[in-house]
Amino acid sequence: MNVGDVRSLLKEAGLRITPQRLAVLHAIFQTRNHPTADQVIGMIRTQNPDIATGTVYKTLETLVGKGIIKKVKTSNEVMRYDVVQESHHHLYSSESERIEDYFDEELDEILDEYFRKKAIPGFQIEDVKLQIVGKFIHSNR
Amino acid sequence: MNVGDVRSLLKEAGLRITPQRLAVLHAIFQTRNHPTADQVIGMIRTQNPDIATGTVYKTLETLVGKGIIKKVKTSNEVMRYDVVQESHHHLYSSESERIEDYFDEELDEILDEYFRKKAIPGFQIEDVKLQIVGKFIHSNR
DNA sequence: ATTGCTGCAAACTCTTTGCAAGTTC
DNA sequence: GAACTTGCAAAGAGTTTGCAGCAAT
Repeated sequence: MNVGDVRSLLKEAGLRITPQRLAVLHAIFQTRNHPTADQVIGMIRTQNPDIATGTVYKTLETLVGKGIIKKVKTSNEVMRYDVVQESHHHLYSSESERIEDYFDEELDEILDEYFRKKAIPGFQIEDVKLQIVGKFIHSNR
Repeated sequence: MNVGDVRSLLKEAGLRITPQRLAVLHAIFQTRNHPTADQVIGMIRTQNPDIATGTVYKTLETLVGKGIIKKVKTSNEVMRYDVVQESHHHLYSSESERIEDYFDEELDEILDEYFRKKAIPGFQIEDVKLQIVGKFIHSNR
């Protein structure tokens, strides 16, 4: 993600382009590591030592509100942020053969973060998919 | 879970039996609602108004340390606590037909909590299982 | 009697907020 | 110049900690 793309992201979201917002976006796109707010602040301050923590929190919240980034957090942790990404799971009917795709980026982030931290001994994860079993409530007749 | 069981739990964990610990355990076993520390404190105070918040936090931490309860937390939320419970998922080899069971209570709690908060429109969840695809690292020869 | 546990209050971490001053459009 | 954004510092929520006194073994 280059500078132009980042500017477009802001423009398309109807947000003003400020050095602080560019810095926050760059920091998040630069890492594939689900940074915490503190890590984002740390990264930005290597270039721009005067950014205020409150500004970063406000910016992150603004970006989450526009759907540009997502919040993720698991047990015992502080908030983490990352760009949205695709993937899908499956809904299985317990009453019929019906199967539907299920997209849920927030869930994907949680799973990704979870397994990033907690490896399975003797196993190297390549992909995680959910089978969600239950009833389709309407139009199942 | 009755009083005797709760006392045994503490005894087996090598913990002293105190009214505060009994109260915390009863509160958690009483609810199937993944209570927050604050909710636990509230429940206990209906019977025992003088328990200190610090004591409840310490007790919860002690019980987590002994594996009697688990911490769960998702995006944007405070800690929640619940008793441990069983369930299992599957590890699929991407190289062979090997399949193994995978038990992970912490993960189950996260999923449970997640779908408790975020319903899937038009779908009533009965069960959630993970298919984790990857490579078994050793003894696959 | 010894060791562990509780109550209390202070401290800590992470995050949010209010508002004047500064920036972007 | 109008509207939005930042910096700052204070406050807020949730949680942890230190320690003297108390309770369980």
